Amino acid sequence: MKNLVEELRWRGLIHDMMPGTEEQLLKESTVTYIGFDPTSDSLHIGSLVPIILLMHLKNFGHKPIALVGGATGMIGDPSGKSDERNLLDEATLNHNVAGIKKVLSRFLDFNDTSENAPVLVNNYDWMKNFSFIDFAREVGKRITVNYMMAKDSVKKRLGEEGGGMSFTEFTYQLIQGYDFYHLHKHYNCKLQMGGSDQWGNITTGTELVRRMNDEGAKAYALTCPLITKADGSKFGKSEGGNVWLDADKTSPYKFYQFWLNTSDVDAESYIKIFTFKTKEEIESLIAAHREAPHERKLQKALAEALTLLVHNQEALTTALEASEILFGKSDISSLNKLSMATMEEVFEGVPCFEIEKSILEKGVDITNFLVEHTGILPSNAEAKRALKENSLSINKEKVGEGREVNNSDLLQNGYILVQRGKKNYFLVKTN
RNA sequence: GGGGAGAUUCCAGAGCGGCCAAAUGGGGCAGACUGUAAAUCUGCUGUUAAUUCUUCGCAGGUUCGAAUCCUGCUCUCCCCA
Repeated sequence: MKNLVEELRWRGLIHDMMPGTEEQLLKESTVTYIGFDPTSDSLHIGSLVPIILLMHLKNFGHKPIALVGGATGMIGDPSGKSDERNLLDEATLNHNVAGIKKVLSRFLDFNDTSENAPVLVNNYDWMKNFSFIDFAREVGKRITVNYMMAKDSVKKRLGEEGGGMSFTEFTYQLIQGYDFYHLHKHYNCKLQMGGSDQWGNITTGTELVRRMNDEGAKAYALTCPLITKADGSKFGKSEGGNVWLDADKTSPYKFYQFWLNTSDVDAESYIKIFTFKTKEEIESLIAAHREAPHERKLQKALAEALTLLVHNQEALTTALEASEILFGKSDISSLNKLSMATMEEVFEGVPCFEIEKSILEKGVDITNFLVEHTGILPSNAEAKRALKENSLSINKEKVGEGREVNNSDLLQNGYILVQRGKKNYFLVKTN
């Protein structure tokens, strides 16, 4: 077997692993699973690392299992959470599970028929008919409360002032641990991977596998570091929201922009983590970037690779075009050259507003235009503030208070392009 | 079952009868500088044309005047058993 661990190591994807994991992966094609929480009906870039891990596994000849936590999602993982979690209802959960399956299918071919074809499972399937009594007898008996309490996720919550933890959440690790046992039994799954916050849950699993099998079966754990940003802020959020792997939720343009805006420091580690480029390619990219950081070669390569991975060539082309128009040295005349079709394509995902033709014919004050007629800004106070800040542009031209908006602002294709600050674009068209 | 603490504007957290649309910090937004980076600096951050109106868990009350006092209600938390 090719050495997967070594590959993951230089990419910075290994946080911790159990002794013997590397040997196991070298010895034979190993069935490995990673779990996904159905807390939403799609996945955001926070789940990209596990997805990429599954892809690496497949590429290195191992068999990846993606587990969607229909059952565990009903309980709520306390890891990394300082508060008791709210329970999701069943309908929401089913909806979410379906959504996540759909997204995962884009990255892994679950219809593949090869020996190490990826598999998609839902732990609800084997947990739903498991009675509490049975669970308590078969699983609960194997693990002591002492063992469970020693986990960081539990200790943290018990030790905290004003915290507390419900029995439900306390049980979580056992349920997840049982998944591992189940997959071990039915798929010969020997390894679980996950984020470093999952270490405790995973080791409960390896422990269960060992204790629930007479002949002392062995199971392994490998975790990857949680993605961080150099400035300490949370990875994966862009202006106001998550960055989703779904074009409906985050347009390819925004997605591309998210990666393009990566800081220099982060870009060097992200390119290793998130792309499949070889070590040599990456090293030369990094060298080139250090040479001329302002060219942003790394960020561009990163954004390009990921837009291709998550979306497709077409989406990338549009994103590139849009970026060029919005951030290149465009002005009114270049905007005017755009056809309506290009405009619509480029601005897909940019908020779009409509305004009555007659209003523009008469002309309207900028404040009313922004607030009352289009809703670009939520209140007059906000609009006034923005105007005072000199942060608003119409068709790439800064505007101030008292400016009138009228027909002459319409571009040839019938749009008005409004900007708040450098990066926030809005389109207004007439109806 | 007993005892105690608390619910404040996006979050954390001051305020404890007028000077409170409410300190401070965080976050967010914008501006300058730049490379659509980082760091830094600056401004803004309920709403209104307005000394307008609506905000301090909910409902009442005291008062010229309440986030601040009283009564009831709801919810949260802690400790003891």
